[in-house]
Amino acid sequence: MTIEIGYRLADNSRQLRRLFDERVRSLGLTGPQARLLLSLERYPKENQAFYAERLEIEPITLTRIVDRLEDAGWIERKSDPADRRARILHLTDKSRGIVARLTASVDALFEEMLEGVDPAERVTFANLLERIATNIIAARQPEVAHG
Amino acid sequence: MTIEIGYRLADNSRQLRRLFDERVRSLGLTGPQARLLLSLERYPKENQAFYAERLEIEPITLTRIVDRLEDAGWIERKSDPADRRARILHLTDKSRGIVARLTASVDALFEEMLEGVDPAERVTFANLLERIATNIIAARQPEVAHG
DNA sequence: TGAGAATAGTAAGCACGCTTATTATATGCA
DNA sequence: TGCATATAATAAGCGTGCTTACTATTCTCA
Repeated sequence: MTIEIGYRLADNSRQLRRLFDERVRSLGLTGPQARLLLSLERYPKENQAFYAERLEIEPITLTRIVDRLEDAGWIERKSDPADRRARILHLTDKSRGIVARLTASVDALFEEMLEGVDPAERVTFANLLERIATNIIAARQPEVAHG
Repeated sequence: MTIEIGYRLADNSRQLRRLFDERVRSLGLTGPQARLLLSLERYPKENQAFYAERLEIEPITLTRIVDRLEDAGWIERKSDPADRRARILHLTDKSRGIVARLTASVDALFEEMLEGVDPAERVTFANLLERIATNIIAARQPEVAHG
């Protein structure tokens, strides 16, 4: 039983990610690109390190997503007057239109995912996911101080 | 609420995958390589198309995982006497020892993940995951016949 | 039987994730 | 103040995922 739950959980999220990727593809974006644009809408004008942290990817991974989005005119890097190492990310006129469509797409997707799951069940499910997340994070902690 | 569940689900599975990848790395394997070895243990001596289907990856993606595993001596390709297009995959002496360790690792990992979740809750959770999987698969179906 | 469709495997080329390493700048503490 | 440490961004290089396209072989059915 335990094993099946593990596989099923891993499987659900892979399928969910694929579904998201497929849908944003019609807008000319990859999944990670769309996730960055959504993050940029919600938390505007932060530096790259901030978004890497938000998206839980390494800074170098973010750098290259930003490269492509900037090349395609979706976002702009501007230097931070307060820190000459940093680059602040901005949405462009081109991207401002698409973010609403992305948001709607995500909402619809998650609603389809939970179709037929009533509110009480959703609460139960959210609760279980939360506890499992805590367990996973605990399991990932490397050996902590022991002397 | 719906949105948070969606993000949480996506997040849990990403973290779970990372945890698995980290653990098998100490055995000298990547996550996908370990998954293929486990699949090869459970369903031995099938052709590459079979394993691509099992792992839900494209045949070309499997080809390259197989390339590396074969180079490293973990598996062998042998031609199928019944179909000259096909290649049957075999574990080698080198890999036979590791599969038990992988299996134990996966078991432990899933058990840690579900720590503190009692049997009744596990049933509930498995059930919800199942229904959500069905919804996701339905949402991914491309336009079906309509004439 | 023989032509077209399907299947098995692979190549090329791209995006994204990682680890490891480098440069530039900022911070902190003796 | 100045030296060590930390932080921001990027580069190089690899593995895994994809799409598209190709060859070889097998299957199907007219």
